[in-house]
Amino acid sequence: MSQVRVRFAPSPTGFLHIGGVRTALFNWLFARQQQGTFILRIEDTDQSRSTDASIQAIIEGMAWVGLDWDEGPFRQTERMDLYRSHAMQLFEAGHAYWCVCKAEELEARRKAAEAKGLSPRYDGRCRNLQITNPSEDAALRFKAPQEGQTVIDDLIKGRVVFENTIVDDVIILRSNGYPTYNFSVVVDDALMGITHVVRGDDHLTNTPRQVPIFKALGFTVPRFGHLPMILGADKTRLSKRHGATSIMAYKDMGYLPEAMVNYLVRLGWSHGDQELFTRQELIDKFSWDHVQKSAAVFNPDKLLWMNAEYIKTSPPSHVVRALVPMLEQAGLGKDVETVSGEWLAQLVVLVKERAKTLVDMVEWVKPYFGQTVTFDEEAAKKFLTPAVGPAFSKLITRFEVFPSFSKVEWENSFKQVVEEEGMKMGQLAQPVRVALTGRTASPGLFEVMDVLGRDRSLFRLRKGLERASMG
RNA sequence: GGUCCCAUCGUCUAGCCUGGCCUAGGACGGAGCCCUCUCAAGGCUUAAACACGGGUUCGAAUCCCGUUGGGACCA
Repeated sequence: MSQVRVRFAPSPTGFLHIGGVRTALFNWLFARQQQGTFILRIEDTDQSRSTDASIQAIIEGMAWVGLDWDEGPFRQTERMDLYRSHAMQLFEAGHAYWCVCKAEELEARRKAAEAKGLSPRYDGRCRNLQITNPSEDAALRFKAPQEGQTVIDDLIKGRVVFENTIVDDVIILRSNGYPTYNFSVVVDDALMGITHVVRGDDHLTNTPRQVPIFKALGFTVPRFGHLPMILGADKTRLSKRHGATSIMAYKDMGYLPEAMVNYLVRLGWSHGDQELFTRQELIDKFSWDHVQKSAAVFNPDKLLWMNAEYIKTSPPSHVVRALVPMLEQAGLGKDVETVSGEWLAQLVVLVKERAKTLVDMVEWVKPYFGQTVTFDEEAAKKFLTPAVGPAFSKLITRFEVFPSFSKVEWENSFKQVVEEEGMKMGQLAQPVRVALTGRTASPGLFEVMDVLGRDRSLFRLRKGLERASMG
């Protein structure tokens, strides 16, 4: 009967970062599993720091990792009337009062309290003044209950109890008429019918301030779930200092969104010993009681490993789709146009277990475009020497007999030449490798020739021989 | 300062609720070996942790209390 409704509510003050994506992910997973509704809400109340570019970045990031929302994006700045009317509703019902204390006074009193070792809370000075028509710069405060407890049965942390005496009367409407964070979230979550508020655990201690507001407004209080933070290697909150924290930076670094999603979900959630999950498995198996309570350190090495796993196991055509834009960026756009999708897929298969990222893959794949290949000078100098000339020309003669490439036949011929010349495999393989790819490291020679094709392989071998005879 | 949260290998974690199967399992990373035409990939082996102190119990990583350490919020 009670349909699950969850939301992701980022503030648009920069790019969409990894921690945000993970929060969104847990919400999305839960919504999809419960066949509920996932809502995107932009918390742009802080206008000085919010930008449209950031909103675009959020949308772009969500799209990249494949998190689609069912409602929204809503913007708080479009909902100001709602906050004001609900604030006034509280005032009229006696749940809120005008406070005329000046910011400087509050600051001074806070400092004084701190000096005396007391907690720096609002002293309730205006609480019973019954101000009805306030001056211009009055703020509206919520009259928080001063007795009893607020108990939160958190989805992740379990039962958390707060004494109401510790929460002071928070401002809900600033003197400039803008709602405060603690108030606007409540109004939005209530009005949007959010059933489960799942957010970072930096909001845990805000919850006892928010729960009484739900109640005073006459709304049912949602369930809460507070996700632990993501830390950098030095165990401090993840920030620019730790390298890339923008989700889109990982796209640029050649990560597959599926790998990113898998890694991020596993960071804090587990299902026994399983590491790799399809998206459907994630949806089916996700559960709050296997979400870790403690903060987790972001481990780029493991993410890299996971990305390599996805590169190896994803359908080649899928990898091609992600790879092509990167090839274009690398200036290979023209070359990509002249080849078929099938051939690109073959190319991906050729290098997929060597590339940990798509950026790696671009490098691995470069030698296979174009008729000729650029030699790595050091490699050519070392392996394309006059000494290999005889074996080289013999090999070419043998290959030329074949009308097309055949792995078995070519490999047999190759071994024959090696034997006849009294060489070791490696003595011929490395020069051939350099001739074909320009480098000393490559996939297996005959896989390389397969991708290159008969004619291009022969062409490059002749070029290699030329170079070898030059010495 | 007050309130709240957290605590298993370097890291992510399983186990904890419902004590014994835990001489603590898996994964990343590390080390070693194997495979091998190079580089990878793969296979095998290996080092590495229950923060500390009390209690409860025949028995505690698991339950209780405390300490310490980290973190969040009040800003």
